[in-house]
Amino acid sequence: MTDATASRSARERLLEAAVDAFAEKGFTATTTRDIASRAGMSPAAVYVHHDTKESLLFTVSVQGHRAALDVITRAAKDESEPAAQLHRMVHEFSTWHAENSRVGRIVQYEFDALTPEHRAEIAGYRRQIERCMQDVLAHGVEAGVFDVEDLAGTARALLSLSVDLVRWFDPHGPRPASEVAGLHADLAVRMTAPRA
Amino acid sequence: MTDATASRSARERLLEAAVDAFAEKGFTATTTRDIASRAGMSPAAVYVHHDTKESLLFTVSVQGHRAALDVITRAAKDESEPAAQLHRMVHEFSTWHAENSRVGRIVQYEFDALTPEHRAEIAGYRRQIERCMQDVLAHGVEAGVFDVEDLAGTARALLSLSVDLVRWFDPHGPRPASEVAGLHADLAVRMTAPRA
DNA sequence: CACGCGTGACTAAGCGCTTGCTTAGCATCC
DNA sequence: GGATGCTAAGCAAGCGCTTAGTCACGCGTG
Repeated sequence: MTDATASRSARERLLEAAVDAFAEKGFTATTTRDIASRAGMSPAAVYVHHDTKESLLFTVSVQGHRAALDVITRAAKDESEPAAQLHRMVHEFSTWHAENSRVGRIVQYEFDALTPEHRAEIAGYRRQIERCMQDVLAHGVEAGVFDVEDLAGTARALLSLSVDLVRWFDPHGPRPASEVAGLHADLAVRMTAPRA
Repeated sequence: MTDATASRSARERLLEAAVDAFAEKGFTATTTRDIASRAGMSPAAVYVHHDTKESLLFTVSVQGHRAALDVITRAAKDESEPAAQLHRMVHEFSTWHAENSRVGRIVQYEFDALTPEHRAEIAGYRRQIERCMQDVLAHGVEAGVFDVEDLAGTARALLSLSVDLVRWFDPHGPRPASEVAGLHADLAVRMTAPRA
């Protein structure tokens, strides 16, 4: 069991160590020696499995964005009525950001540390997430069940609410993720519901 | 005019250079040599006016939080009717964060780079901002013009919307700060208005 | 079965450079 | 003649990453 193939792969262990370190001290303040020692390896071992420190960040960023995109896309598919759809999307998206606030903080705050090529790729994921939210709002307006003047702006605000959780949400705090997610989902519905 | 007392004081010039550098590359990725050269001085000159690199960050952070607290406090005082009060507070608070997104990003994202003592002091400013928002919501509920179940949670969400502007708002983008601020203020009112 | 050999995971040591900050000294002004 | 504001030079420490080499293992061959 102490053997390398039976336990978690070294590459994966290094990724988890990188997430720990990046979340705790930020990308630039994290040393490759720190990552290595968290993974129980020598500094040089990092470079056996990953090209550079930045590529470690990029891998974390891709995985994080794919997971978030997956969560919001599935939520949209699982409902048909616009208000229920929106409620579920915001609920799930907020839950993900609350429960993965460490990864979330890395991908949001260390975006500028990526190379231009990697930044462009990540920007693509972000556009997909935004489009997903805009589409649901548009359908709701078409169906006459949403009252939204500024589609793009409101979509951004709704996502903003969820994403900003990575800044302040504390998994060990008194408020469970489900409670915050529920509040956000309710607020989202109120923000888009027809007015008197 | 090239003389030091006639132009902006060296201490102030260093602070502005620090804001530029921190906003552009983050606190840890910024070197004291970078700050010095942006201010047109030698590396050692930084330490004539500021004790450490961290104290430069702390000064920026205090000034930023004081300005934001001032903006939201004044907005609350300038109106008496709760809905108008809330609208104005969110409008001004969003405007400030959009127009000062560089400073805002520094104070929000580099919070952990402060010493524990400085962190505690900054946390005090944040509590004051939060209390200001909570008080207005509470008064509105008391007066029967707001329908808000989760006071603390809703206050946090409202502030979240504004603060998250520092993450994505681009002063050179197509959307003016006033437009986003107006949208946020409208959404805030809808989030708290009595339901059918 | 024994043996040699290639392969992949890993380490000890270290290279060249940069970091935050200090020191010693100099010009200017009151 | 003592502050004040600044610079040139540099120190100790730490940085990302490389190099050279060790070790355990799988496998084809005699």
